[in-house]
Amino acid sequence: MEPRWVRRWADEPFRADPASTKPPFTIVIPPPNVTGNLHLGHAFDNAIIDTLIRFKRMRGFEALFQPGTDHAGIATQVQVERALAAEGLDRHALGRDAFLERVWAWKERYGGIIYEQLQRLGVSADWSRTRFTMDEGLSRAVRTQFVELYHRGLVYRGERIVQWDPISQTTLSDLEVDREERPGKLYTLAYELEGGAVDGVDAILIATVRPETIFADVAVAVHPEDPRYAALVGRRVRIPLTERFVPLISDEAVEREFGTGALKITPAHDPTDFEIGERHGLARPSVIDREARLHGELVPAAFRGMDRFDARTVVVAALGEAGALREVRDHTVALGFSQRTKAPVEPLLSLQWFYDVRPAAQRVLEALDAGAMRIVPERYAKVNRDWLEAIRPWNISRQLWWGHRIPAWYDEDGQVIVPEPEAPLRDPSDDSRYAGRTLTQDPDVFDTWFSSNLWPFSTLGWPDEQDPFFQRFYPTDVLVTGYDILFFWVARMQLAAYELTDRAPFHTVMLHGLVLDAEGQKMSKSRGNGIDPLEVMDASGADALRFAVAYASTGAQDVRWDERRVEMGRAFANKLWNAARFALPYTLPFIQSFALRQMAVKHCNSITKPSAKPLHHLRR
RNA sequence: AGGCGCGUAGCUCAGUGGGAGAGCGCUACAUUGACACUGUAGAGGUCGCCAGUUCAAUCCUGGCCGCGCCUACCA
Repeated sequence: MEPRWVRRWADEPFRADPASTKPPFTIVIPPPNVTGNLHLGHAFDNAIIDTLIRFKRMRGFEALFQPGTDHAGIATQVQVERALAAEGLDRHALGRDAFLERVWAWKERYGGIIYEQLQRLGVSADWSRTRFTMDEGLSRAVRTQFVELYHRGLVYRGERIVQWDPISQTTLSDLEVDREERPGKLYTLAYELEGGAVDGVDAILIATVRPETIFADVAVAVHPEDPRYAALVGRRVRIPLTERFVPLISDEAVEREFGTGALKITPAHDPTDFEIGERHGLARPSVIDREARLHGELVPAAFRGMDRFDARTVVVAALGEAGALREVRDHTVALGFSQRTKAPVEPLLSLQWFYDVRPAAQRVLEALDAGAMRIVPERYAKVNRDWLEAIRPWNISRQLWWGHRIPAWYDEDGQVIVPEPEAPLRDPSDDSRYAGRTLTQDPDVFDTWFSSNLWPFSTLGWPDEQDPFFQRFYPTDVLVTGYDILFFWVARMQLAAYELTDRAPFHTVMLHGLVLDAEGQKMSKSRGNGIDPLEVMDASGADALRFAVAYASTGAQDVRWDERRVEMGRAFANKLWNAARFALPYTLPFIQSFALRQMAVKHCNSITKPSAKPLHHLRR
């Protein structure tokens, strides 16, 4: 029964017509990862979206359910690299072009599967309009975004502390780093004062959780109003295990109550230290390399080349022998882990591309104040707002190969050249103005979310604002997704939409909860506790699954998976089926007579009206 | 450190300032024709705990206990 309709809706999709005189109603799919499989989260998104879309379509709207997939830069690349590793290869052995061929082949092989799986769900998307974030058109959108923002001065290249994943060998955005509290140690170290004791004090005691970074210290900082150290500010202290002296400075950022009230300043390996260093014009030497090993002239030869965690043990022992280790205490530290590889991230100083989203955030906040977007459930409006208020520049460059190559070139002198806003697609290497200069394109690619943030309008033709679909179906209406990607995706679409289209990308954001397993644990591949929606559908039918997720989605509450809800849906569908089968012989006259049919429809409408009204209001 | 959510029948969950609900499970009865069985009836709950507001609290306020999640540059 279902396969017949699945095939029909795939072969003859519900096409949306931009020339229609009906009012438009648009929802864009949260694009699944191109190499992914259908999981229950998708079933959630799509069942809810399709319900809204079909409802609106039946109410006389020109309804567009815009489907598509995401290239999912780091996720996909990590997957392909794992497959390569199984063959005893790595991407560097293959080279960039060959590696990308492999990824595209992977994409071709697995990329279509997700569409078939979504079609199995029976959703009425316009399958004639599928889009992929690496399509030519969408790549053009990404490139236009970058060029535009660069010339507005919002996107820039600079040396900052970034989150480095030593396994995937790339930087990450703050959002791609998961914080976890881990037991650690707080070490108290003695930094001897240069030139002997002052008032009987011969050393400054500092507290640190990362003693292996002392070789990159450039200062010791205390709070300006801390009486304990007031007399010593300006003096120099010796970094233990070295003959290097650094100044004692004062800075408001230092917490007097924490530890000893004195902080070692390592600008190249800590964001706070970086800022303090910047305020005081300090150098920022680095002693940890991209493999997360100690390196460089500043590191005593004995420790050079050691892994950061091994080095800690050894350095602590050496500090003890040198008499510089005064105290070791248990201390919980909030460590950052790469979301993808689970590796502890290393804060490193690095030259990267950043996008200053603060001006756009201001505009979104004003729009939220003005009621331009409704967040359902409402409590997430505050979460949305808080994040925008505290937003910081976004690191958008990734040292990956799979993704949109950054359209920036450098000449021999390191001069940055970005295409002109009038011709964002023209490579400077093809531009006669730069003839005679050797230009090299930036090897990096953009963060995946620097393309999916354009999704509500890039899928509709932007940057071609004359595209009939953009004209007709943008802004979209409702955005349906899980609350877990409110920041990653929803907020970034808000930012991009205001920055590039001067409008809210949708008027309503509807968030649903996450699907947990029967024990209340989050479903994940690593736990192996996932439920395969395809198996559910094979056993009980797509309607049963859709009923189950629709029935369970109340107020963005997490949903503990319960097979009984599917059984409920199956029983319900069965009853409808039986009732229809039973009623058919008796109702044939109604079906065949227009007047009687009208009467029946009228009755049905009066029954469904109360429940239809709130749904209807989704159109403002 | 801040913020948010949850705690209601054996299980999974809705819900509301005034009568405590659904599905499944359980019990009893009925049922060969629309049946992936279904229908009818029933048992089952100090609505986490304490205090307050109110004529009235499962719901509002405060506190406590338990569970979960999200943010965060106190080394």
